[in-house]
Amino acid sequence: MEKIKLLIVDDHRILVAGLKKLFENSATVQVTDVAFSGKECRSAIIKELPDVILLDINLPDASGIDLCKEIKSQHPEIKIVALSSFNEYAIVRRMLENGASGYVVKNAMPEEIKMSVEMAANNASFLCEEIDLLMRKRSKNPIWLTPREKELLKLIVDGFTNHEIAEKMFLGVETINSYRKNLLIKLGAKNTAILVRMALEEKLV
Amino acid sequence: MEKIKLLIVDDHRILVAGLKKLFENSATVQVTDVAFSGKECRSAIIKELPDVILLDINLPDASGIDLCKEIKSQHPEIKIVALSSFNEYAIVRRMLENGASGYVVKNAMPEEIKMSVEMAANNASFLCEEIDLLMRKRSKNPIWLTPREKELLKLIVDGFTNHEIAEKMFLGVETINSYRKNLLIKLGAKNTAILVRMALEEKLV
DNA sequence: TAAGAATACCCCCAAAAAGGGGTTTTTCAA
DNA sequence: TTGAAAAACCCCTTTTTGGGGGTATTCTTA
Repeated sequence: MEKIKLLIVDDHRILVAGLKKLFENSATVQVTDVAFSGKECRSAIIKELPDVILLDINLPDASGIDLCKEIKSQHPEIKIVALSSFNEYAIVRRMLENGASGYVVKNAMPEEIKMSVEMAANNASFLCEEIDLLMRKRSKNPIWLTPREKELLKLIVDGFTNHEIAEKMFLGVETINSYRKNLLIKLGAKNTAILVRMALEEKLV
Repeated sequence: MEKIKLLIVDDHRILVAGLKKLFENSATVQVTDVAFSGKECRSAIIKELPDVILLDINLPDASGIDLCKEIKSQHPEIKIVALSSFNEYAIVRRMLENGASGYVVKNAMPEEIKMSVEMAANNASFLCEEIDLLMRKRSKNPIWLTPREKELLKLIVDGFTNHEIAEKMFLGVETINSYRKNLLIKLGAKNTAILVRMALEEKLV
């Protein structure tokens, strides 16, 4: 049986070196090429069609999420394992929606990374422990907002300021302030932009 | 032939009075009821099923956009004409998506309002001139962002602050600031929340 | 070659949001 | 009936954003 042809795509040279080392003596996987950017990744695919790609999500010249979609649409037979330092639900979900076979955080155990590549090559999907946990937790505990919080979120998404919202809801501005800060914590959002994105993407409104 | 049964829903009493007056001597339309809130609107529908509803988008207790969807799902046979002071593309689009038959701005010509009700009753759709123009313009000139602006918008949607974006793009914070303000003007967005919503809804990123 | 975009930069300042602490009242279910 | 959760409110501070002005290159295209 032939070895799995693996293409590594990541702009962190050190990490790439570590990954190459990891597969150096592998009986099943062979690193055929590495790429440090989206552009290089595309060339590498043309040069030699890999079975699996370990794809970083944060490339200097492209979003891994988009790149994944692009690759899968052109070469559905290539399996993609996302490699990322983020453990954000929305990002994982979008990667999987775009056809990724696996998702591994960069500080995962080496065994997990090996495993993910082999599972992907065998048409299985794999999430590293941390991500697996995250996804399970989320699917068991879908975000639950109180009616008042939903109301507020909707108005935020509609672009109203705290002041305007306070008027609309017949509440004090300070109250809106508290609710808003609470929403950020509850949804794990850093700011309004993420809040709006989550509200729309997860149809909370 | 029976007259078209019209329900007027708007919290501005004066405007409602004006609308009632407008249809007073109409041979084809009869105002069967008026409502000043979403709640009253629901009751009015139950009391007497109208053929057409002239529905204000900004009600004190409900969003006209949601109310429209709600009414259409419960009574698909009722035609809804949106009445609004906004001439925002996104709002119009969402109203139409939610089943509205027409969209008239409040300062439209009386003839246009009459027309919209009659057209709606006859299963046709109607947009007042101003809105019609807006929609045509938009469909001919889809929003065009420069590569740099797209890049920035993407990072805003990803929740980065100006400071973080400046670092990522190797630019000064003031530059990002200018770009950002430009984006708001270009897209006609009031703030980050609307910006993010437009970016996602219109797939600008 | 001159006008027009696009790109990148700068200032001041006000408004809004975010981060951190709280308190009180109401509501609802165990 | 007593807690816990939800709802409403308050203060202080810093950071971020938005609103208003600009300027200087480069690049493109009429």
